[in-house]
Amino acid sequence: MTLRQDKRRWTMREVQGAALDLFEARGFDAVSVEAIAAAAGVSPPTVYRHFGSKERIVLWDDYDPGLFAEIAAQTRALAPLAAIEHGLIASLDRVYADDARLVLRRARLMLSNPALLAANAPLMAELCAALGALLDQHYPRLGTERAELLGAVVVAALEIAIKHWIAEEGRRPLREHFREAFADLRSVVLTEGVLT
Amino acid sequence: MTLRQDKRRWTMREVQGAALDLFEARGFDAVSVEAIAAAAGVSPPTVYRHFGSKERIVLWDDYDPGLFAEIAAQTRALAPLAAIEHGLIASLDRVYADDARLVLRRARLMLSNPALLAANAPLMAELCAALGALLDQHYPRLGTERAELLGAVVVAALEIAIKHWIAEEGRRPLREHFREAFADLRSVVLTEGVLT
DNA sequence: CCAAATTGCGTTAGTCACTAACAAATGCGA
DNA sequence: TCGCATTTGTTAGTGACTAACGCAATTTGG
Repeated sequence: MTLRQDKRRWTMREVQGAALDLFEARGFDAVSVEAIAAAAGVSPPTVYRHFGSKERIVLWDDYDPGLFAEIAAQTRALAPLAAIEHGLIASLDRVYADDARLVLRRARLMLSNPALLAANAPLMAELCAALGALLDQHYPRLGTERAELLGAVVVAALEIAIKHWIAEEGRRPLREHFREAFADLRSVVLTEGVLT
Repeated sequence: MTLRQDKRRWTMREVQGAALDLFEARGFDAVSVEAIAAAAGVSPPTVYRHFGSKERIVLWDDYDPGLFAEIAAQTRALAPLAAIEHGLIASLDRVYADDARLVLRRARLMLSNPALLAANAPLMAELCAALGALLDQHYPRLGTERAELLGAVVVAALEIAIKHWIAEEGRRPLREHFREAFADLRSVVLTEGVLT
């Protein structure tokens, strides 16, 4: 809203863009924050003030608010698993329409580097907790612990979907991989008695 | 087996012990690797040669071989979810009998520090992959993708169990928390149609 | 039991991620 | 337009981590 916040967002996108270019060209470990700052026309401490760490330059985005709104909108009409599945897919579609290429680049980098994978863990843990809290709030009959577990399972499915999406270079949209992961999840638990 | 390997293990336990003492006293971030090395009577590069990073001094253990053997032993008689559940619980029991206190200290530290939580992610990803491969091998009818997903779900349940275990200071054994997480997982998927 | 090849350790020196402190500049409210 | 708050760049410093090298210990083959 204010000019300051707009500038901040603009600078962050600028730095992220410059960093992605450099990382893809030379590799994450071979690019110093100093080089990124120089390429983006800012000073190193400014990069840290915005992102906190080198890894978070890649991992940063602002999709979460839309995601939570989308899921909350589905909770009135659907059961927990279905609500979270449909809400997440709707959110994925919007992100896909806007920034598909950007998300692909970031995800590919993340899966190719252990340091980035590691730095992503606290963010995923946060997402798990937020999803769990949202479910607990909208489905009181579910119970806090089951809500927490459901959040974790959904995030695990999302991570696997992203992995498969990257593995085939994003040829099919991410939502399809996620839908498959969810179908697999249901069938695996439901057919448990049938096998062996 | 050889004297060298024995010495290596002994030194690693020594360094880990000294490090845990220091971390619990002053906090993970306030203890330098130099101080740990001095307390354990080795040089800093030796610490890195053994553990690779400061975080892995806390995260290192050698429980995985036992875990995989235990799960593989269950796959002939049980369905996938049940086999992995019982195998993991059996393995948990053995670890519990030997090193309950040590595991508790390490887990408490890990959950209290973002850097440790982050460094744990690649290890969990590796565990997911190994579990998935094991399931894929023993249950060909399951399919590679469902095996992979199952591994991820189990690890997510394990992480939640550890979290609850630490939250109540290890009063009830870890296996009980894990059993509850698994029961919740089944009930959440099975009762999906009933709620709202 | 002893040389020779292998392997691991300590010392040194260096790179780079990250932070604190301060001074200058820029957007904000009156 | 004028003080006020926030942001930025500069500087200096800490500490995680690695490469290189000489030395000591272990293993292997005789």
